[in-house]
Amino acid sequence: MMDVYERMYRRWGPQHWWPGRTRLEVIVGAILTQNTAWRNVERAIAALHEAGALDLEVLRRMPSRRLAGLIRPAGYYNLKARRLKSFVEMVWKRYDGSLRKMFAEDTAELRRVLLGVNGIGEETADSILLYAGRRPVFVVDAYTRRVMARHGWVEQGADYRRVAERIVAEIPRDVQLYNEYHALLVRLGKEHCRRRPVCEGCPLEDLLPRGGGEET
DNA sequence: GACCAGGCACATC
DNA sequence: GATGTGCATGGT
Repeated sequence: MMDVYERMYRRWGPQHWWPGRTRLEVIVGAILTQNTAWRNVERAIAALHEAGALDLEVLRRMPSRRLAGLIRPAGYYNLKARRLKSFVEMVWKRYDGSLRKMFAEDTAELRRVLLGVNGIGEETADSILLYAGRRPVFVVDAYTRRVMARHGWVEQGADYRRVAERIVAEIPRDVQLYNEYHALLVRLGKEHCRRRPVCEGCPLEDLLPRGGGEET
């Protein structure tokens, strides 16, 4: 899998993912970007920033209705307002309102806790662990799954854990590498591996389907 | 207009 | 355990 990474990196270079100013901003972004274009998330985060709401205490006190209004551009705003609230409440109750305490937690235990928050699933939990917590946890998303399955590197319909394990088994356990690799896979997905693949010019073009790949 | 985007919870079988 | 559905905005 390192050859795949190197091809993408040579083509596109660093993706500078999650330029969040603070850990909280990264976490908020991870929740807001669920099934949503990042451009829209940026607008929502700008609105939160403008309102001085990128703060646990402020978020906790803010009425859901108002929070939903601020994050409106990110879509599913009522749902996501609830999810942000759920996360903040968890930090309040379990970690005394302190992200520093939360991130002092053991990685496996923190993952378990995050998954217990309504609205945080595997990808969001792992994004928080990797991009906000700088833990060596590989993030799998829809693009990653598609790329892996289409090239026959995992079986069709492989679940989250299986895809993640397949990748980390073959690359160095390194936070910066995990960060960049995930971002590059998303870039690859956007440009070449949509439902209708655009294989021309793909950096992986010459190691394409040797059978077992998805029918197109 | 259709289709898509850095998912997730919940209902139903 | 697999599959279907609601959630919503903004870009192409």
